[in-house]
Amino acid sequence: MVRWEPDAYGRLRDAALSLFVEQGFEKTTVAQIAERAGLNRRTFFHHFADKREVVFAGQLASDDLIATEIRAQPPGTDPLHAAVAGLMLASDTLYEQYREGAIQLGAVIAASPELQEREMVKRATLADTIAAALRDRGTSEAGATVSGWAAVAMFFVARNRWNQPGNQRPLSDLIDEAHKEFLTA
Amino acid sequence: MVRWEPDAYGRLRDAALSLFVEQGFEKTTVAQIAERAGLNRRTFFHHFADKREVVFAGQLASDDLIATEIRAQPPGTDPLHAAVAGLMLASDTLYEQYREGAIQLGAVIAASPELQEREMVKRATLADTIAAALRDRGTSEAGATVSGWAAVAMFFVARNRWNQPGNQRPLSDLIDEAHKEFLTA
DNA sequence: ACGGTGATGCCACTGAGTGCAATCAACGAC
DNA sequence: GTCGTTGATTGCACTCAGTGGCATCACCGT
Repeated sequence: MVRWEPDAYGRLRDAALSLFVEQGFEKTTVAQIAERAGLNRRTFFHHFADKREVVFAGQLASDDLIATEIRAQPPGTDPLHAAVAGLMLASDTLYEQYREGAIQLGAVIAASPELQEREMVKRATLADTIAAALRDRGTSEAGATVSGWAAVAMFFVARNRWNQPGNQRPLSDLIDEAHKEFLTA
Repeated sequence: MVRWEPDAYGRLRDAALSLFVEQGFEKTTVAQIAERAGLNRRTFFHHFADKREVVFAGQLASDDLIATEIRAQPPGTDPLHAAVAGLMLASDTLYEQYREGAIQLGAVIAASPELQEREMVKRATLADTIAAALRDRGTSEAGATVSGWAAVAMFFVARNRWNQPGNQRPLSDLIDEAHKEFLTA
């Protein structure tokens, strides 16, 4: 006999996300999340550093893949192109199948200043990760940082368009489009 | 006879900043801030939306000046150059005299994840403001957004260098340098 | 059998942020 | 000059996030 139902982490995440979709982030308390997951309030904080983190669970893994793709770009490619190419490759692998969920999550985040704040931190982390990968390819400090942020900006411009109702185009297309729009701006 | 000592806002801001420098942000409570300012805890929240906001008091005004400078750039200038030029002009006016304070504040922010989180929101606001100014000059949606973020990245790369102990160069020089580093990267 | 490990649970506590009503100087209307 | 209004401040009570410490107890290796 098992002492506990398995996958407390997953149950907490699912409970949290469904409550956030139903009631919004701010109106949901950690106590409610724990109750729906059949767990103690304290247990929530054993698995997630805070109430906001559950929304972004599992983002760090994709950052790693993006960095790997960037490092694998042919030497001599200029930094911005390398970063964009890495984002495009990773986005095909990671995002394409999640559009439904991404739209729902996007709506939850858009409705909560607190979550937008945390999202900015995640963007900064991604920008730093990209910048580190670019520096490994020999890009200067400032060049890498600025390219990292520019690439992140393109990525999120593209992700917004990808999330629009009715969009059929793959995310990587839209990243490429944002890149071209920037270069010719 | 005055009912209250004047400038509650300023007293709260000064009390807060001095306590943050002395003890760090997390170890300072709003009650302590109010006490040092000779005011009630509740009054703090009438002047600042939350404990973090006091650190960034008065940033919005500089955002406006930056946007104005960008809109005043000669038509035909490409967006990134216009944004950088606007930042350089505004930084001469706004930042040059505050280096001491900026260094202290920078240390407070660097020591607190909560404040870094809020700082990212402020950067996002600045990026949006710049992007809006660029759109007014006819730049495309994506081009303006990406240029806005790239300009903000340059600005903060430059501000970091400007904050380094021993730096003598004006902020606008360092912005220009970051810009050139990006273009030749 | 047994001691260690780690996930879970319980309790009490601090501190941020909020809603609401009360106070009372200053000020303008008349 | 009186009076009603305004607005900054106060006090209180409340919810809820997040933390620290300790107890519990299946499971696992020895």
